[in-house]
This record gives sequence, structure tokens and C-alpha cells, in this order.
Amino acid sequence: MHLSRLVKQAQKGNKEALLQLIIVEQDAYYRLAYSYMRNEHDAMDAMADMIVTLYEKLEQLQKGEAFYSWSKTILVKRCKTILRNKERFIPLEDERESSHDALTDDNPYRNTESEMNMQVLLSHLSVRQREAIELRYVHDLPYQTIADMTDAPLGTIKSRISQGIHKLKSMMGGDRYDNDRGEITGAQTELEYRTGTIRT
DNA sequence: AGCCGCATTCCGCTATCGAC
DNA sequence: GTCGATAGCGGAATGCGGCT
Repeated sequence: MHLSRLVKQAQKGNKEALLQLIIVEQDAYYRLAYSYMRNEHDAMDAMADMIVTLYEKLEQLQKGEAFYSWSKTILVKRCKTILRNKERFIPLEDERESSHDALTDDNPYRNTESEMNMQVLLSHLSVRQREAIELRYVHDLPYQTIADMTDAPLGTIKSRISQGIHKLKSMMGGDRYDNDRGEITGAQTELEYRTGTIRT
């Protein structure tokens, strides 16, 4: 994989190169867009808008290796803009209702009972905590990228995730895996197993 | 090629602060 | 008092260059 080379080709106007870059991560893009839009049509719309933006602004990207975090930041901001325009951006007090939407049949995450349980658990967090945790453990994005996406300081993202995990732990009735040495938390482990992002 | 040490980056955690 | 935001610390992971 020569990411930087592909990005440079795309920056020179090579549409094939840009297409290749997008295809490699198309599933990740879709899942990310879906997690915000909650339906296939809007997720596809957001992805289409992202591709247009990428094509227009690719010259501004300085580090080729940062292409995917940069493009995902664009996608998330586009999703939020669409939601705002539709006046559907979910305010804090409505988050529980939205959690039920997340369990509809076309949700790509709703595969098993335990995944549904995790969605229910996540629905008890604040919107911002849930967003940060989903971006980290569902979409496997680094803290800095999440901070960029959400326009929040890095420390704030760390805090949201840490406190969100803490809440999940208490909701799960204590920590099955935690111990005195401070190893990986039960809730965190649960999330990582759900999403396949557990590191070996 | 393999090992070692150093530097950098990333992450988890927590103390502190301010708003309510 | 509670909650969320912020900053900073320490440990783990990773990258990289030098040496054998």
C-alpha cells in the first residue's frame, strides 16, 4: 500500500487514484456516516458530498499519510451539516429516543443481542461521550482525529472516553476483568470485542 | 539480520476548575 | 454537590538509527 503515492497522484488530478483511495475504506466511510445519519440513504448522500469535497480540497492536504483521518473528518462534518440542515441534529434530551432508532432493522451494527445491549448501554451516555466512544472503539479512530472531527480539545476527548467507559463499567454491574493492576476494563473489552477492534 | 537504546507518539487516568 | 471541560502526568507502544 503506497498511500502517499496514491494521494500525490490524486492531487495531480488522477481521479482513478482518488477512487482507489476511497474504495479501500468505503466500508469504514459507510459505517461512520451511518452512525450519524441512522439511515442508508442519508449515509450515501453524506459520502457523495464527502467525495466532492475531497476532490475539491485534496490539494490542501499536506501529509499524504493523513488522508484517511482528514477525509473522515470531512465526512463527519458533512454529516453534522446535513443533520443541522434537516433540523434533526439530536439534542441531548432526545438521546434515548435516538437510541431506539439505532436498533432498527437497517442498522449495520444490529447483528446480535449483545450488540443491541451495547447500543442500549451507550444510549445512557451523553451524546458527546457516546460520540467519542463510538468514534474510538467502533470506528477505531485515534484521539487526535476524534478531536479534529468534533472540534474539541484533545484532553476533552480523552476525558469523554474515559468517563464514558467508567459509566459503562458501573452500568454493567462492576468490572468483570478489572483488577488492581489497572488492566483493560470490562466495558472497553466488551466494546472492542463487539467491534472487532481488540488489539493483540 | 538482529539487537539495543533513545525519542516520539499515543493512550488512560486523574486533579483541578468553572458552570449550574 | 454534581457534572463536564481542561491540562498534564506516566506508562505502553512504536519508530528509528547505530552497532555488532
